[in-house]
Amino acid sequence: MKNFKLVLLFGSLLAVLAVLLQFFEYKYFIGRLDTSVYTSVVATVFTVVGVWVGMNILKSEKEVPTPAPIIVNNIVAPTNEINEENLKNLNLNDREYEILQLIAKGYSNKEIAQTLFLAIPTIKTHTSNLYSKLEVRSRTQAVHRARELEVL
Amino acid sequence: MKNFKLVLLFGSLLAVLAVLLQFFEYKYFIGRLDTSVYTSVVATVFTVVGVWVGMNILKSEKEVPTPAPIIVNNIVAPTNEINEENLKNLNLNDREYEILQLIAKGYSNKEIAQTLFLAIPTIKTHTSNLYSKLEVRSRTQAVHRARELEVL
DNA sequence: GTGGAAATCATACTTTTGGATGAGAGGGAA
DNA sequence: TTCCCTCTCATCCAAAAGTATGATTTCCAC
Repeated sequence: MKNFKLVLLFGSLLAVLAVLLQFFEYKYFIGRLDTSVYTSVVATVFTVVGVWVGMNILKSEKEVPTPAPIIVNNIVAPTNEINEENLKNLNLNDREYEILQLIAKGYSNKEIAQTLFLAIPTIKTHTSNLYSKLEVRSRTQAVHRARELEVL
Repeated sequence: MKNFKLVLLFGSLLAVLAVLLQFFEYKYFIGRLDTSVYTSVVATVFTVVGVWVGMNILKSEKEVPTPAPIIVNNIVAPTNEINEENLKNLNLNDREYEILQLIAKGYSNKEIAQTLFLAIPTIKTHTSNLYSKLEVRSRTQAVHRARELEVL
């Protein structure tokens, strides 16, 4: 249940907002604020929240789209196509593969942790396991090996 | 999209709760229903809009660095070609480029030093300068950047 | 020959990685 | 329910990487 926290986070946030909503409404009826101002505030706040939620939804589960191989005149272009068989044989779990991709993009452990909403020790555990499976001892080696195996 | 449903479910639940809350309040403040419902609708709509916007922001962000495949005579050229112009603009000297290649192969500083018959501090100096020119701060970032620029 | 640029190496320091090990929480199967 | 597996997080330690600064050598141009 890796998303449990995420969902909980969203939920808490929404709950807080609901309370805020009530509060603002209260102020509205006491202080007689301008309706348009009130509406604007609500709309803005919820838009911002929505943007944040939307980005996090996508970020948390963007599975890597396997690019379709480009074939022209029966010639398959080497478009960094993923070798599914090698990838399968590596037996990487979702987290490991996810982290591998971030490593390949030059992310530090700290950045990976922030991106995936995980603690740094967790990242280290995953990277260690990843290195075992790839039979390497460092992130640059991991990237190199992954490219050799055409899984990136 | 397995989490999407979850989040959606949770969101819906909260929305329902919010509505119930509004209704409950209505019992005690007749005439307030109009604004309450209105507010809920506004909040919901703008949250949805926000989510949509957020997801689209990320989606558009993702499709940046896809280099256009080179097509000559209807044959897609292998994209592993080195972009000589970029390489030239980087202004790397021989050592730096040499070291960049070794880094990309997963070599440690020690291994690079042994390979090139240099001292480790020398390697560090070169890598530092290399990072400056590539505008990065680590070897994995350097490799990533170099691939972006097609100089590897 | 002198100035200056480039390459080499050093020293000292901080940050990041990697390795080893254990523990706790949650989900799924018997 | 209980057991097991996966994912998560923690701590401690060692190694590697990165930063900053300066010294030296070489070599080329003036």
